[in-house]
Amino acid sequence: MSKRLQPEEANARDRILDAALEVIAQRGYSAAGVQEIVELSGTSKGSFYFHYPSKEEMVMALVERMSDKLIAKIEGSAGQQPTPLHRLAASVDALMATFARQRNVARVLLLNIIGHGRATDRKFLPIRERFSGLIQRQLDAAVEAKQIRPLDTLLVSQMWVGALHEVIVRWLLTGQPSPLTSATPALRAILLKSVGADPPALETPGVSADQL
Amino acid sequence: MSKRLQPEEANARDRILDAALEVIAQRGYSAAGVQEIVELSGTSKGSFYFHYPSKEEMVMALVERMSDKLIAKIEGSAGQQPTPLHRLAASVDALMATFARQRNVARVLLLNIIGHGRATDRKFLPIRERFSGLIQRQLDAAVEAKQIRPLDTLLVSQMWVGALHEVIVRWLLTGQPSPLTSATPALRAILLKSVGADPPALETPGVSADQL
Amino acid sequence: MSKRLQPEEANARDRILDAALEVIAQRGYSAAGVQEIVELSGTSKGSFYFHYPSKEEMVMALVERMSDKLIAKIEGSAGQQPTPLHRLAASVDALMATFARQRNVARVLLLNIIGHGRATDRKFLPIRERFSGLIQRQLDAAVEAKQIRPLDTLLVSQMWVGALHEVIVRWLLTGQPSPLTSATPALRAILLKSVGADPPALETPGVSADQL
Amino acid sequence: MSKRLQPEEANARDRILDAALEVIAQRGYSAAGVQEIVELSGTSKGSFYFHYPSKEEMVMALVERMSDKLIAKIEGSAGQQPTPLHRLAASVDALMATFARQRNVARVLLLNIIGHGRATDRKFLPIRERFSGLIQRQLDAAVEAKQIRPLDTLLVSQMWVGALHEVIVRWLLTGQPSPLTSATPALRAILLKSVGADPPALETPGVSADQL
DNA sequence: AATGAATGAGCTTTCATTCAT
DNA sequence: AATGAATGAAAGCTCATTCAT
Repeated sequence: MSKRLQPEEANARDRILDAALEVIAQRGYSAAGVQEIVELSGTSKGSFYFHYPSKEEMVMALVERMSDKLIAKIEGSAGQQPTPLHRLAASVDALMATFARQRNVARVLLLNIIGHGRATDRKFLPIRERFSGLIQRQLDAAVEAKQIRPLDTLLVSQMWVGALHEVIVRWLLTGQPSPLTSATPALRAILLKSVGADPPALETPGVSADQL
Repeated sequence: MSKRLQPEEANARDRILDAALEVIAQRGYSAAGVQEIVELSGTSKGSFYFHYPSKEEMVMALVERMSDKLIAKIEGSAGQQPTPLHRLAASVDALMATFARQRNVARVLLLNIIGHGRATDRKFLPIRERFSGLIQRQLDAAVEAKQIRPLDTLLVSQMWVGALHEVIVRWLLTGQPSPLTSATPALRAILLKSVGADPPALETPGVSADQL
Repeated sequence: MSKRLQPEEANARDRILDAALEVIAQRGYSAAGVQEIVELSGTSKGSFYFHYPSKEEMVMALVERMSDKLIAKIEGSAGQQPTPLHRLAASVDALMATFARQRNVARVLLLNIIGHGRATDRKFLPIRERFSGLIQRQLDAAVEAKQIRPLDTLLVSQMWVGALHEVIVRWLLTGQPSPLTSATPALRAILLKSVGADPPALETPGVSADQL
Repeated sequence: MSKRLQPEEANARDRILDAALEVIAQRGYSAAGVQEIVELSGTSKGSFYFHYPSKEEMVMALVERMSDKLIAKIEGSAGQQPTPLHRLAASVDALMATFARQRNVARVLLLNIIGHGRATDRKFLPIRERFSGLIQRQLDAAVEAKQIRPLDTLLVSQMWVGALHEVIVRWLLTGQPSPLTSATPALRAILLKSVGADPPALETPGVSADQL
C-alpha cells in the first residue's frame, strides 16, 4: 500500500526533480546540464521540456518542492509545542535535524541557488523570506506572550536564519561539526540568549531541552 | 603622491580585477564573460591570459584582493579599541560600514562566489574562515579577559558571520534597511547579547557607543 | 442544406488544413510547428499523423486544396466569356479578385511554399504549372482564333504568372496598392498589350471591360 | 598580381559567405545549418559567430553582396547604351546572362530567401525594390524621352521583375529553356511590347538587337 | 606585454515523429 | 479515430582558452 515507488515507477516530472537535486548538489546551478539531469532521471530532453518550460522554471519548481516540505516539517514540529519560545526552539531543532538528514537539499537550498545574476537572485528572495517570516512570526508571538522583551523581530529573524545558514554551510564544506546536530543545543542556546530568553525558562514538565 | 590612478594609467592586472568586480557584481560568476571583462577593462583576451592562468584563478585573485582590504580595514578599526569586547563591536561596525559603502564588493563577496560546484566552493572556504577566524580570536580574547563567559567561540564566530552575511544580503536584494548602517546599532547589540555581554558594559570614557 | 459548418463540426482532416493555412501564413512553412497547428485545429498530434503521413504531405494536401478551389474559380469565371481573349482577361481578373479576398491563401501559395530545398521546390512545380498551363491553353486558343499573332505561349504564360505573382507579393508585403484590385485594369491592359491585343478589341456588346 | 585567391587563402568572412551560398542553394534558408556552412568553409562555429552576429545577419550580408554585384553588372551594362529603351533592353539581357552563369546566385536570390515568416520577408523587401526601382527609373526616363507613352511605371517595373523572376525560377527547377539565355530575345521583345515599344525602334546603327 | 581571430566542446531549446493507451 | 507523453537528433549560439603575430 506504500506510496513510495521505485524511481523507475515514479512519474517523469518527479524523476526529473529528483535527478536535478542530485546533479545541482554536485555541480552547482550553472554547471548542472540538462543532459546530465535527464540521463540520471532516465528520461529524455524532450520529456524535460515537455514538463518544464525551461531549466530555470524547473529549478524554481525543485526549490519550491523542497521549501514546502521543509516548512511543513518545521511547522509540524513547532505546532506541538506549548509556548512561542518552545516553538522557536523546536523550529531551530527541526531545521537542523532535517538538513542534517538531507545534505543535498541543504546544498541546493543554501549554497547553489544564489549568485547567478541579479534577476535570478531576486526570484529566490521570496523563498528566503518564507523561512525568516516563519521565525519572525514566532518571535512576534513570544513578544506578545511577554516571553521576551520587544525587539526588532524582522532583523532578528534574518540574523537567526543567517546564523543557521552559515553553520550548516560550514558543515557542508568541511564536515564539521560531526554530526551536524551535535551543535544544535549550543546553537539553540545562543540564539535564545540573543533575544534575552534564558534557556532554563524553556523547561516545562515533560519536555526536556534535549527533546526539542 | 596619490596612489589613486586614472583607470587608463593603472596596470593591466588591476584594471582587469576592477572590471571583473563590476561585471561579476552585475551578472554573477558564471555569466560574467571574459570578453565583457576585458572590454570594460580596456585590455584584451591575450592580456587577460597573460596575467591570469584562467578565469577561475583571476576570480580568486579578485576575492583575495577584496578580502585583504576588508580585513585590513576591520583590524585597523578594531586595533584602536581598548578591550576585546570593544574590538568585537568595532569589527562589526567596520564590516557593516565598509559593505554599505561598496555594494559591488558585498555583492561579489557575499553573493556571487558561492554555489558553483563543490570544488569551487571549497576553494573559497579559506576566505570565509579568515573572517570568522578574526571574530573568533577576538571572542577568545574577550573570554580570556573575562569580559564574557567561556563558550564555543568557533560556533559563535560562525553564527555572527552568518547573521551579518544574511542582513547584508537582504539589503543587497531589497534595499532594506536604508541605509544599511541604520541597522548597525541593533545588530551589534543583539550579537553582543548572544554572548552575554551587556552593551552598557562597553561604555568607556571617551568612547561612546555611537562612535563604534 | 449549407455546406459551411462550424469549425468544431467539420471533420478533423479539414480542420487541420484550415489551421495549417492560418499558421503557415503567419509563420512560414518551416516555422509552422505541428504542435501549433493541432492546437489551433482542436485536434491532437496523434490525429494529425493518423490523417497525414507527415507534415510535408499535409502541406501538399493543403496546397492542392487551395489550388483546386482557385483553378475552379478561374475556370468558372473564364467559362462564361465569349472569346479566348475575353477568357484570358477574365482569368486575370478572377485571380486578382480571389487573392485579394484571401490574403492567407495568397501568402501560403505565393510566398511560403517555395525555397525549402530542391526536393520540396520540385514537388510544388506541378502546381505552378497548373496555373501557367491554364493561361497557356487560353493563349493557344487565342492564337488559333487569330485574336493574337502566334508567339511562344509557354514563355508568355510563365511571364504572365510571374507578373501577377510579383504584384500580389508586393501587396502582401507592403499593403500597396490598396485595394489590390485597384491595379487590376492596368495590369490586365499591360498583359494584353504584351501579346499585341489592344484592350479595345475586347469590347463586345453586353460585356463591358469593367465586368471582366 | 591577381586578386582572386584560392578559397583557403581568402579571409574567413568571405569564405563563410561563399560556403553559405552553396549550402543555401542546395538546402534552402531554413535547412542550411551553420554546422554545414562552417564545415564547407573550412572555418568553425566560433569563427562564424565572431564574424556575424547571427545566421540571419549573415544571410543578409550574403544577399547584399550578391545584390550589389548584380546591380553593378546591370548598371554597367546599361550605362553603355544610348537611349533609355536601349538601357532597359540591356538591363534585361544582363540580368538573364548573369543568372544564367550563376545558378546558385539565382537560386538563393530568387528562390530561397523568401517565405520564412513575415518578419524575414519584410527584411528582404528592400532588396526586391532595388531591382524594380532600377527598372522603374529606366522606364521613367523612357517616358520622359518620349520613347514610350506615359504609364504606371511602378506597376510595370514590378511586372517585369516578376516575369523575369518566374522564367528564371522555371529554368532553375526544370532546366528549360536550355540554355536560359535562348529565351532572352523573345522575353525582351514581349516586355518591350508590353510598354508599347516596338523592338525595331531599338535598332541603332552599330548596335544590333543580338548584341543587347 | 599585448592583440584578437580562431577553436570546438558544450550549452539550452526545438520539433517532427512514434506509440501505448 | 484519437490522445499526448516521450523520443533524440539537430538546431542556433556561447565561451574559456589558444596562438601566430
